[in-house]
Amino acid sequence: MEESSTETLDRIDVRILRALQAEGRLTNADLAARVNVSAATCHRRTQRLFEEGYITGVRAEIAPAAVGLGALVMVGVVLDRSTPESFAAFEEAVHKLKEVLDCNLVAGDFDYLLKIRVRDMADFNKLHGQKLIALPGVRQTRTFFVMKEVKENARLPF
Amino acid sequence: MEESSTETLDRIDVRILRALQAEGRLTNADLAARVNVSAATCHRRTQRLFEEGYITGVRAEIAPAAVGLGALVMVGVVLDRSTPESFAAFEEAVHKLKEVLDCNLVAGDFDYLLKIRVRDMADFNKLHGQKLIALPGVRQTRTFFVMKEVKENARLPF
DNA sequence: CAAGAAATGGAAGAATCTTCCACTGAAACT
DNA sequence: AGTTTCAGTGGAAGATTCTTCCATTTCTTG
Repeated sequence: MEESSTETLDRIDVRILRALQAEGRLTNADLAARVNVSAATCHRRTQRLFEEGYITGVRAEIAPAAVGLGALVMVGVVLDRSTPESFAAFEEAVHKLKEVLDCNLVAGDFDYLLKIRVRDMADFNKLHGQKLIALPGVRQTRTFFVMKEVKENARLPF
Repeated sequence: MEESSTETLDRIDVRILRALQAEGRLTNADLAARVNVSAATCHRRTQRLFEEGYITGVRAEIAPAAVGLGALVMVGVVLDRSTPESFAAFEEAVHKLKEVLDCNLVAGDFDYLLKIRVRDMADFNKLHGQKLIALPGVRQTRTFFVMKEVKENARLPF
């Protein structure tokens, strides 16, 4: 009574997930060898993991600085009112802001916590002044400039 | 005087990066077609992007809930002292905590902001009581439970 | 304008994918 | 127990893709 939602994943599925989380471009043949299954079985298993949504996608990670996105900023946001409509409007607007990489509704001193990538501080100031504080229902924001990325997007611990 | 660090990436490189960021398992043949280049050229370009560090890796994204990690928590941390040694010790310890997915040194009310994934609140309480407040130099923590993931790990806007 | 350097696309053998099929082993039922 | 069903497995093989070589084109530089 503790495997909660891992029930339909056996040992082999978990190995496949771990391997692909670390190396998404692994060849099916290589993956099969690591997981100790025939290529055919591995192919079927992997396909199922994709189709049933255990793997939501495979993405290349781009070095942010290489594409002119050297600055990372976290922003706490407090809304004016706490009505369902306020939240919905805010979230919809946030979805359209491509600089916002993460957005989470939280319990605590803020309503939302945002993770934002821009070129530099000047760029952030512009974004803040022209877009962030203009988002629907925003009462107040608190900015946390990231001075050092200690750990970034680590692998899931399963 | 504004392309900063994108100088060595031409239009084609950028298209490759965009395509692979969205679909990391794209076949070289498909990628070549999308980018409008021969397979050979596409292969060479892509290889260079990996070798020179523009692409830092390709990873499958696993649905957290599917592997028993349904709870997301953000934690602000304040350290006792602000000496280089304190920071180094804290960062080293954080690297060993697999539940910590992100860790950033920030300017503002906190010293660090952590992003943590666990099974549920009970699990977090255990982690908090046994590991987080025991990290070297921690004076205070502030917890933000995530009630809704509005946007998660969006693609880089370049 | 010529010479060298850098990048390109075609071609082809090697490797991989993807599907089909016969087989195994574990339920489920009589 | 006997046997029927069925989900899951690995081998095999045609289709596809990778990866490298090389001749050609394009861009630089003097």
